[in-house]
Amino acid sequence: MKVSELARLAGVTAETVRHYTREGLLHPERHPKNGYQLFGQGDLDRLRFIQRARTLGFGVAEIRDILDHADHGDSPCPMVRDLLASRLPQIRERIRELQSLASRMEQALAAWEEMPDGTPDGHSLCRLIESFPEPLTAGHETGEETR
Amino acid sequence: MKVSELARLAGVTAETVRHYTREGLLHPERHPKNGYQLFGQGDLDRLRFIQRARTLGFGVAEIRDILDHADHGDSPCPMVRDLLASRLPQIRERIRELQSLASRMEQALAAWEEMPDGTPDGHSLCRLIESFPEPLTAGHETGEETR
DNA sequence: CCTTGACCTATGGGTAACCCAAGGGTTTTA
DNA sequence: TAAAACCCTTGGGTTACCCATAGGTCAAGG
Repeated sequence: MKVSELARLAGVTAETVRHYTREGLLHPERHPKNGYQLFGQGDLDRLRFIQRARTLGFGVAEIRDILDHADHGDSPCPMVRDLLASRLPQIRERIRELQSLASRMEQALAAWEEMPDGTPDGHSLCRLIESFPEPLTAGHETGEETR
Repeated sequence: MKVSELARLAGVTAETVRHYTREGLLHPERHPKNGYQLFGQGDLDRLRFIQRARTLGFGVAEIRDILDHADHGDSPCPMVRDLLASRLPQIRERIRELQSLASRMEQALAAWEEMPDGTPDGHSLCRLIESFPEPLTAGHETGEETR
């Protein structure tokens, strides 16, 4: 089958399939005449495996390693378990950060009620934000990323 | 003051200060002789404002808009409130996703105990991942269950 | 005066996982 | 046979920075 058909069967876009191919997760044959990528049933299984791994939080490069191991006849399971185990605490940390963010946002919205909008006067930009505790400008920062 | 001093006072890197300047959040003067960026006390306040806004989940482009409004004498507070209110549900959704991810990871690690590693045999890549429910392909159904 | 080291500048490339547009070839279908 | 539909590759965009490079500037000491 061709790119679009594989994509449709797996519920992703053709671009995603091409992306995985470029990244070495899929190894389609090439039609010798027109250069089209040709996938088989095994590739559909493989793509579904990739999808499951993605929902488990694995990155594309990690999945490539997992698949490479499997392709060489090695069980990737120990690797999978280690990756899972090392990532879980990070996920939990991220959840805590987001919960803290959400509660700060709620606080801000609640504080809104009892605060005038306050046109900026050169000293105040937005009291709503300025009234917030400083982000703790300690010595170092942690990796940031929001959304 | 110069870039590094401002950065140190706010607890960020000099690169971050330059980044905000490039993005139009800070407007330093330039030393006419050597082209160095020169910041004042107001810029430190501004940078701290930016930091607080970032911890509230605002993006750099949004903060630029907020600051631009304030610079024009308009109170950015209504904008801030709207942004906050519209983003909060997204954060909550993200938290739910991550919690779901974490529990899938825990399930996977727990299931590990009662599962052999299973060297791949051409049908199985890693039972640990394969035994997971499909990601619920959003959209239309695709003929599946190809076992 | 001159060198050293710390600091400054601008430019360009990298990150993660794709999405999208452009330009051009191929296959399918009416 | 011609249009519609699909394929290819290349390159640029997304977020909020970080880092490397090459070269200009400044303060201090010998």
